Amino acid sequence: MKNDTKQIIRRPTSQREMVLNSICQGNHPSARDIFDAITRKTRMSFGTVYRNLQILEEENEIVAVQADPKALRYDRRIEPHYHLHCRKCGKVFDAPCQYQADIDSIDKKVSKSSGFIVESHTIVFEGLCQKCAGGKG
Amino acid sequence: MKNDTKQIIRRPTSQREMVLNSICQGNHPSARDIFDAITRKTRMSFGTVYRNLQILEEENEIVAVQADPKALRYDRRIEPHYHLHCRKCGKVFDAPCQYQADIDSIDKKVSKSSGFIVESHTIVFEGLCQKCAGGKG
DNA sequence: TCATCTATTAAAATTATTTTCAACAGCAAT
DNA sequence: ATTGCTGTTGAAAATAATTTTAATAGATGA
Repeated sequence: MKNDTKQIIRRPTSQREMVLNSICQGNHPSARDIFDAITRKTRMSFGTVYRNLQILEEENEIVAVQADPKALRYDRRIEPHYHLHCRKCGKVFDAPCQYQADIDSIDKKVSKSSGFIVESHTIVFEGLCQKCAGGKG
Repeated sequence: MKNDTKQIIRRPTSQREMVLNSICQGNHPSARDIFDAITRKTRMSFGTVYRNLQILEEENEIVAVQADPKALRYDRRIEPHYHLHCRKCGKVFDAPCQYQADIDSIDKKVSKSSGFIVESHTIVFEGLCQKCAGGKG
């Protein structure tokens, strides 16, 4: 078959930059969080937010994090790391990663014993963040 | 404050049983999968499917699995175990669990170094299932 | 049977996300 | 500055998952 891969040349836009900045500033924001933060300052449509999130993900500038059942969250840290999700306030945090090595080897073990080709994995720790644990939990 | 916890006495219903059966038979089905499977045989409304999924979860008969960004999946296996998500066909599989012990200890480590109270964790391995890897990936 | 609950249904309402499309903006070559 | 090309935006519509609501059906017990 023919190579109909039409190379799209992407233009940098101020909107995309705003989305990226918003992710840097926020704490694992959802698309709506990003939209809200930006439209507090200026005008932008939802479609633009989502479209630029996809583009930034494709370009490996950000990653989508599935740690909140309500909505995808976005993270500027693209190197592998894990997340903490507070069941009370719903916030998402980065997990410390000293133990990364403990887990990395597992991909291979799983591949071997399952026949599934493991390319990556995600871990979400559920519980209570420091603030929420402060009360009576 | 007053204890206004009104104990609701739940009645077993044929609809709930059908939902549970459907989960047993399916492969980590979504609410829609369950709805489709059931309504192929008989009549049931979406609300009933979702409501009974919540109830079954409360009663620890099933767990919701967040392994597919599109929709929650449901699993009859309630003991801790991990999942494989195929990025091509989207199916979700149980991971073999011989290495469970490797990981369990991590909850404590994370708690200690993050101040977050870890109650549980989920792991999703991303990649290609055996069938999808068969082709050219 | 009557009164009281709980469950179901169908439909509407919400919420998240994606897609559509006409108008517009950036840029290279006139 | 103007033209033509092409990617981007904004607004709105379209999808999709999930929740809620009002009316009704079923079960249970006095």
